Amino acid sequence: MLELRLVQGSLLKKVLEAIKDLVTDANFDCSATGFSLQAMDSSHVALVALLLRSEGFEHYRCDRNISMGMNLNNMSKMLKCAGNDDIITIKGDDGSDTVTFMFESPNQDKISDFEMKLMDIDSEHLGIPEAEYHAIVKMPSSEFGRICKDLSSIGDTVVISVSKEGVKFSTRGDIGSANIVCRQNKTVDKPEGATIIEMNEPVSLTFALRYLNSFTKATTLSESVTISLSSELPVVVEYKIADMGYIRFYLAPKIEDEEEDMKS
Amino acid sequence: MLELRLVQGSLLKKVLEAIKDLVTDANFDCSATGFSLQAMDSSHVALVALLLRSEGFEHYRCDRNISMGMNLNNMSKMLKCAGNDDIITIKGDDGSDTVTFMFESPNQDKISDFEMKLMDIDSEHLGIPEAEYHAIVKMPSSEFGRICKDLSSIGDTVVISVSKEGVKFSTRGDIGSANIVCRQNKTVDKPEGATIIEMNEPVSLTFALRYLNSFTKATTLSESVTISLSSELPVVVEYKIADMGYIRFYLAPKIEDEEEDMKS
DNA sequence: ACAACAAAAT
DNA sequence: ATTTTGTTGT
Repeated sequence: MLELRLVQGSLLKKVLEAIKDLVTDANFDCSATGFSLQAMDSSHVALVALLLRSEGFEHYRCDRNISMGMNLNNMSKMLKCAGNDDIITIKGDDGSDTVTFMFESPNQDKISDFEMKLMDIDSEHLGIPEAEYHAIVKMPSSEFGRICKDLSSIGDTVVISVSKEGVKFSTRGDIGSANIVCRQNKTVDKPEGATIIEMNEPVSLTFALRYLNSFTKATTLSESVTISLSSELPVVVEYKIADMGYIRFYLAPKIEDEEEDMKS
Repeated sequence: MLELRLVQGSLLKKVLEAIKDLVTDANFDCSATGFSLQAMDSSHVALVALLLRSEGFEHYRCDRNISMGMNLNNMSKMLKCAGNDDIITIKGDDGSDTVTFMFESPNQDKISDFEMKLMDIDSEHLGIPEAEYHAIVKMPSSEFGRICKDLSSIGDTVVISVSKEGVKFSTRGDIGSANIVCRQNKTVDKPEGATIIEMNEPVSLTFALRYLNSFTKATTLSESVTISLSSELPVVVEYKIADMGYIRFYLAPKIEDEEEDMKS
């Protein structure tokens, strides 16, 4: 028996908008801790980890750990039928091969329930090691989104370099090249608008912009994004979900060999 | 000689937007009563009935009853050339095979006239019998539109059931099933936002969502919609046009045979 | 002002 | 069927 009542239903709608383009099918894992998901993207290059802690739900009942395989496109279709101000309740019965999404309009005049078939999904639940990062950049999520979008009109990959100067995003393509430098800036009025760089060691890594642009679909979930970088390690792009948890995206850096360096 | 001057020209523009996807050609009938139209959709499944009463026009001259066959797509193209605040005058001469639409901008700075060829259309003018309905639901037109749109992302048909509880819209498709229940609700501030259910007898009928979604193109014409249901009778979906008349859409229910019932 | 959605044109 | 344009909501 599973019953998770989320007052701010728009959060779940946004979460699905953020990941459904990256991952087609995934297992949602439900435990006393919360409602979580971990999945590779279809080309097995990027990894998404979602956590919605039980404390963030108005009502959270999960009698036993359960893993529910869902087609995220279909789930997203159903959640699109919820109003942005609706309360969403996720319901599951033990042994059932369906999940029910219930939507309640704010004034309780309209109650909808959508039943979706579950699917069996082989999930290789990867343990993600906690790592020390050479540099952690926190910046407005909208700014990061804009940079990824802008650079992808010039090139396919971005070099993210963190130094004392700030964080630099560089790309190069047929029509030219571009560098965007963001300096640390704590002096903004609201803390969410700040750009904060914690650097233990300079780091410079190359990533495919295609994936970063997918990650920025989560921009609506949080005003700020945290980018954690270490050489040889996947970058972590994290969007905090207010009072509930996070979405984290992991992406391995491209290893540029000498030849490619020389071409560029 | 025909001369109909409509101050709120946007009404006519909206009317055409509402019906031109359903009906390609139709006869507009003009009499002392008003300007009206009755036509089947191209697949002869749905019926549209429009009435704009003569009293709603600023000036209404119609010397003798006349029926003018128009291609609604072409008529719509011409009306798109009228500004939303323009005054529209429809002019016809006896024996002429054209109709003229005249548009006057609010400040009289711009006067346009568009002449359109008429066409001969066989019209089987059906008598629509007045019927007693088992249930009449009045609800915000936007909400009805949203429900039809949402459900059509799940299934092709909707079962509309009225009971004391309220009105329920249900569908079923490959990815799952859905039920949306709207309760009666007279306690909203503005009367147009209310959901009012008059029920003599419970009723449950199945309709093709495709047509209902066409009907909801009329949502812009009225804040509320009235849905009249009786078993075995076509549903009537009516949008009142302020001070002038209405658009009514008729759609026969699907008769679910045993076989289909068993499949679902 | 931007992005998502729906309508129209090719 | 696909691309472009206009409209709506955030």
